[in-house]
Amino acid sequence: MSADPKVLLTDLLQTALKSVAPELAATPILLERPKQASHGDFATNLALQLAKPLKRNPRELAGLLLAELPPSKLVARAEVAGAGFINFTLASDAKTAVVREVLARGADFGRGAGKGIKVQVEFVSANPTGPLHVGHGRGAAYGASLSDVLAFAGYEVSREYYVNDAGRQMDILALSTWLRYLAFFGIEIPFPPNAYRGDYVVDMGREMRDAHQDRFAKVTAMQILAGTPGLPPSDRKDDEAKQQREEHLDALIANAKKLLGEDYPWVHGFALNEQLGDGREDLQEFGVRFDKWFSEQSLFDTGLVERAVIQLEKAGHIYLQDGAKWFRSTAFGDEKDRVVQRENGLFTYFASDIAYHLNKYERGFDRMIDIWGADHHGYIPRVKGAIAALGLDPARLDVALVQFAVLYRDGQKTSMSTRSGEFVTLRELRREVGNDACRFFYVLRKSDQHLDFDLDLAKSQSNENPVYYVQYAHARVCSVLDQWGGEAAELAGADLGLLQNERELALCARLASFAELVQDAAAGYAPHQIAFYLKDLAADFHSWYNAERMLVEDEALKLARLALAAAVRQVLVTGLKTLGVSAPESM
RNA sequence: CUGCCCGUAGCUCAAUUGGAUAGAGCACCGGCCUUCUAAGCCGGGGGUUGCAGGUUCGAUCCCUGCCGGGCAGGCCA
Repeated sequence: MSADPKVLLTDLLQTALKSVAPELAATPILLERPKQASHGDFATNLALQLAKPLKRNPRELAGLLLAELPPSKLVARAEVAGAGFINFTLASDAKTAVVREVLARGADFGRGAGKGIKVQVEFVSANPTGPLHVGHGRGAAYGASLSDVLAFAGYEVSREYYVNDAGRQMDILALSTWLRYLAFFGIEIPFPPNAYRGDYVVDMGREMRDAHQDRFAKVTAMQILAGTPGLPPSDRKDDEAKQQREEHLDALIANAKKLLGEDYPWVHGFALNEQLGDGREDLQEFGVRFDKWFSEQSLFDTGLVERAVIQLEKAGHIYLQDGAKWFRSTAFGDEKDRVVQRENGLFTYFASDIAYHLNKYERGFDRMIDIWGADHHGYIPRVKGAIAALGLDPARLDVALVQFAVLYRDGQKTSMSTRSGEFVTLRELRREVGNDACRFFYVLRKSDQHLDFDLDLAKSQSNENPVYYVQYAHARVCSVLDQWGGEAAELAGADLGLLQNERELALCARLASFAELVQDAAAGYAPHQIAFYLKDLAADFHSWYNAERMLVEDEALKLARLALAAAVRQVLVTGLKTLGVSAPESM
C-alpha cells in the first residue's frame, strides 16, 4: 500500500476524470496543501481546469467528479468548495502514519529518490587576493545550502570553486606582497594606491622574510621604479590620473618580474597559496566544502582557452577589429560584441570563462548552476551566447544571482568598503555572531533579494532570534526524551491512533509535507524555504508543547506523543543539516 | 540615456510558481511559570500588494505605461 496520500488521491481523481471527461483524461492533476486548515488536507482545482474546454460550470463539474470518485478508507471527507475546488480531509490514521515513517526512515525521511541527474554548482569563486568578506559569505552559505538541498532531493551534486589564479589581479597581489617584504629591509617606494593595501599583505611580507631572509631583497628602490611614469598627486581623481596610476602599477609589475626572474613565480605562488589556503580554512570553519577547486591557469596550460576561441572562429562567430578578436555576442542577444583576445595577444577574462564553461559541458553535467554576485548580471547574455555559439545548449546553465548583504549594527549600516581596508570580513562576522546564526541568517531571504543582516538580532540569545527558536525546539524534544529514558524501539510500535487533538494532527501534516517541500526548494533553488519550514515546524511544536504534556501517566498515550516528538526532532535535525546549522541537545 | 532586478502591515520578510478570507516575526496592547527548558505559549489591533490599465472563472504573480529604489553598461575581474 502506498503510504503517500497524495499518490492515492491522484489515482482516485484519475479514475473519476476518465469517467466524467474521457476526452480530457490527460489533464494534469494538481493537488495542493491548502493554507487554511478549514479547506482540508489536500485540494485540487481539477474542475476549474476542465470548466473552460467543456464550457460547463466548475462547481457542477466538481460535483460530477465527486460522484465518480472511488471510496477510500483513507479519505474521511471530500467536498466541493469555493469556485469549484474539491477539498479532501484525510482520515486521522492516514495523517498520523507519517510518524511511523519518519521513525523508520530516520535521516533518510524526506530524501528524494536518486534522479540520476548530475548537477554542478559553482560558487564563491572569489579572487584569492584577500580575505573573504561578508558578500562572499552569503554566496558561500547560499551555494552550500542549495547544494545540500539538491543532493538531499536526489540530484548528484558537485560543488566547485573557480580559482582566478591567472591574470593581472594576482600579479598585483604578488607585487604588493613583495613590496611589503622589501620594506622590512628598508627598501621602500611609495606604496601604490591601487595595489592591495590590507594588513594581511604586510603579514605575508613578514612571513616571507622569516622564511627566506633577504633572498628576494637584492634590489634597490631605484631599480624597482626604473622606467615607471610616476604617480600623480593623490587628490587627482580624473581619468587621466587614474590611467597613469594603472600604467605605473603595470610598470612596477614588469620590473618585479624582471628583477626577480625565476623567483617571481615563487613569490606569485606564495601569495596565491597563502590567500587560497586562508579562504579554504575560512570556508571550512563555516561548514562550506567543495568537491573541486578548479584552476583558471589550468585552462591556459592545457590550451583550452585557445581551443575555445578557435572553435568559435571556425563557427564564424569571431571577427578582427582594431587588432583584437571580437566575439559576435550581439548575434545571441547581448548588447554589444565582446573582445576575447586583446590587441597585445592576451586573452581576456571572458575568454577563459568561455573555456571554463566549455570544460563544464565536456565533463557531462546535465545541469550547471553558477552563483554570481548580482553586480555581474550583465555578464549572463555573453556567457550564454558563447555557449550557444559553441553549439551547446545554454538552457543547461542557470545563473543564480545573489544580492549584497548589508550589515546593520544599532540600526545603522556598517561600512564594507573594500578599498579602505576596514571592510568586514566573513571571519569577523562569524566570530561575532557565530556560525549557526550566520548560516541561518544568510539563507533567510530569497537569494535575489537584498539582505539586511541585523548583527544585534543574530547575536541576541532571545526569542527574537529565529535560529535559537528552531534549535530550542530541538533541545526541548531532547530534554523530554532524555527524561523519559526509554528505548527508541519502543516508540516505533506506539499506537498513533491516540494522537487526536488538533495540534498533534497539524504537526503530523507539517511533517508529511517535508518531502514535497524539499523538492520545491531544490527545483526553485530556494533553500530559504527550508528555513521557513523549520520555523513553522518549530512553531507547531512549541504550541503543542505548551498545550499538552508528553510524559503523562497513560503509558500508551505517552508513547504516542513521544513518538511524535521524536519524529519532529528527526525532521528538525535533517532540515538544519541541509542549512549547515547545528542541532544542540541542550541550550 | 539604455538594459536587468526589486516595490506586500509602522519595520524585516513569506505566499505551495495563476488559486479560496494575502501570512509570519519584530514593534504595540492584554494574559500564562509550585507541573516535561518562559531562548516558550495564548489572545488583540494593524493591508486599495507603488499607481493606472489589460489578459480570464480567478492576478501579489503574466502583458503595457508611468512613479520610486538598487545594480550594470571596459581590449577590468
